[in-house]
Amino acid sequence: MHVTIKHVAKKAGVSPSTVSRVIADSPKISVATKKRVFETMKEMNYQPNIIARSLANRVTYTLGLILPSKDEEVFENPFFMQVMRGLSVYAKQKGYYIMYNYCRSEEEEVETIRHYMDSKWVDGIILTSTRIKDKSVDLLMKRDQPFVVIGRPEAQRDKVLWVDNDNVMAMENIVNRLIEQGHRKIAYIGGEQQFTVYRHRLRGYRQAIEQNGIDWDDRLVVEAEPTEQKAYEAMKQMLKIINPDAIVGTDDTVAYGAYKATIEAGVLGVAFAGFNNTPLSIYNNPTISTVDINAEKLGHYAAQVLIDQLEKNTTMERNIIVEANYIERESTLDYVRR
Amino acid sequence: MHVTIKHVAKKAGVSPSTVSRVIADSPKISVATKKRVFETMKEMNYQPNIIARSLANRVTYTLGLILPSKDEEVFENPFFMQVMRGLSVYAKQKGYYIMYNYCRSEEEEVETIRHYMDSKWVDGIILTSTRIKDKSVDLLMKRDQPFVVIGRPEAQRDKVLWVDNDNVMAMENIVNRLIEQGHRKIAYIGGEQQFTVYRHRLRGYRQAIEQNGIDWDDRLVVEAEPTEQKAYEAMKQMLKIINPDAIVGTDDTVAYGAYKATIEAGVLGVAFAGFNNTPLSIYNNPTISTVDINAEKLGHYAAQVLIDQLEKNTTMERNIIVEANYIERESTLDYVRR
DNA sequence: ATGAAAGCGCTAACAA
DNA sequence: TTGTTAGCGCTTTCAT
Repeated sequence: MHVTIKHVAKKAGVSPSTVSRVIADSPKISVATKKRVFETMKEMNYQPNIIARSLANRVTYTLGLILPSKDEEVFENPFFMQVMRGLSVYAKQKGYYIMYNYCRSEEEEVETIRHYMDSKWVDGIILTSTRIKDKSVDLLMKRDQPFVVIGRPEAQRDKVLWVDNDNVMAMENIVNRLIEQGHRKIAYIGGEQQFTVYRHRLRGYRQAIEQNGIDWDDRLVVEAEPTEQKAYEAMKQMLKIINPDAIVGTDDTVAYGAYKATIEAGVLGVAFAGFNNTPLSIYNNPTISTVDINAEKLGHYAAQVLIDQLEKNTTMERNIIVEANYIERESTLDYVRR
Repeated sequence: MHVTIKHVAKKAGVSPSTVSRVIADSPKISVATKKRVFETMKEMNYQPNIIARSLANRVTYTLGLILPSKDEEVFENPFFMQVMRGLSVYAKQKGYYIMYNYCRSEEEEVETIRHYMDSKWVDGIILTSTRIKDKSVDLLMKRDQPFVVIGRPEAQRDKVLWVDNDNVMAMENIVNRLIEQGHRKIAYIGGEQQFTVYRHRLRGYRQAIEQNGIDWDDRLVVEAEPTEQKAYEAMKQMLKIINPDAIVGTDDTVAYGAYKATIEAGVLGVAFAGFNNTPLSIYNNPTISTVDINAEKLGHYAAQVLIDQLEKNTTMERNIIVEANYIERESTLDYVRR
């Protein structure tokens, strides 16, 4: 039979509530009994039943992680894996568990969240991507559910917990650097602006262009689904009307896809840079300049911010900006243009 | 206040137990009351509290997923992500949840498993890799905990639930094909044999070599940590004593690492093939021939086999072999050797 | 076919 | 400092 708090109590010659207090390390228990109870717990190899504790506490020590289910994004990009590890390591250290769910659409996302909340399964929820007008965020806000966003919600930003890079600045830095290197016709290939992350990166691009007094050229800007294939096609179109001398993409695969189109078109020496420091960027020939967004840290801090809130640790910050590092490799250095 | 079974009962004019029976779809409830209760449930937007149900049932509808925490493996290789999605999709459909945990070592793995069992958090456990002498497997067996292995335990194979590829045959096929293509000095670069998967792949290599009447040559076989770097170093060593005309690696990065060493050494025209159909294999130049092990299916079936056992659905099989497909690309076709 | 009541294992308010 | 007792929300005998 499974050993419960009652068995321990009986054997230690105390009441169940005393045992419970010992577990909670209540300060009102004498050191003597504490010691005795602990010993019997060891002897009997007692482990608290988390489910029972959760029911009594109305707390589960479990966080729900919402993952998007786009093949390319999730599989080719280590981003999510890194985030998951960051979350896991911190959560474990704090005694929390993480459940994950893939959601194919915004509807499924909302449904999953609703289910988590109604069934009282999780104490808090982690969102790994966010749109400008995000139904999940709205729902969570309305129901007053603790949650954290990896990325940055556009609306009610001050009321929401979030952890993000400074994507505006990250992109601005790349473009500034490219300009410094002599480029003037820099193509931007990015995801759709409904996603905050892409909106920010485009903003960074725009700011760099403007700050450097370069004329804005719509023909150099493409917003599409951020996959290699789409980027490739987009660049093919672009080349019919204008030849860029550099490319920035919101992911390594995107940058590379676009670059491939320039090669095929015989437009040589185009510099290109991406985001996410994917394996592609290391293994590709030329190696790809890219921004490491420190996904594992994003996960780590997301867990931290959320757990702090759950435990009413109000001293902690509600938002964290994780640094992003631009890694220059061959694709923007001389190698590629000789 | 949160709506419970009691509220529904009162509003529907029945007892809590009746509501409970309606939820469980008990056959001894009249159709009329069933309908009425269902309606009130909708009206009140009632959702069962999973924790309470779990406590009463002594069942959590949750599976624990154990992940290794080696950087290279977990991040550069979409294997785990794909497995996770396969698991998630099937589990969700069956009403199960999945918790995941990264474990840095076999000890941490054992500790995590023990914790899951003792605290009664999960109904079943999923292992994503397995050694020849696996402490986790031993523990789970001893405690009679339901679990499934992705991969194949060496010991007590008939008593354990597992889902795996036929790694012997997969490797045998590659090597046979390379031999058919005229290669005779085929280097094998693989992980250590303490992991079942690598033991099997080496066996497949050996069988193909022997079947084709090729003399066994120890100098062509390397077992090391399966990373690009180690493979690169290993090949550098090998080239001092023998030049292979083809390379098989137990992962794309491994095959590529070894190949890189041949290029640097000026040994040209070496064919190479890997495993896992990673992004690297598609983006690399040349593209890499590789085995797609259908990781998402592995996950899917693992969940299925485990849940079947949990629900005592004894009609289902206890082990499943998922097909592995060899994808020939440039690295073993003429392109690379011209 | 339905209800009353006990219990899953733990916590916490109230007493002592 | 410790014990008693009444829940947490749901399931499940045992009656009726």
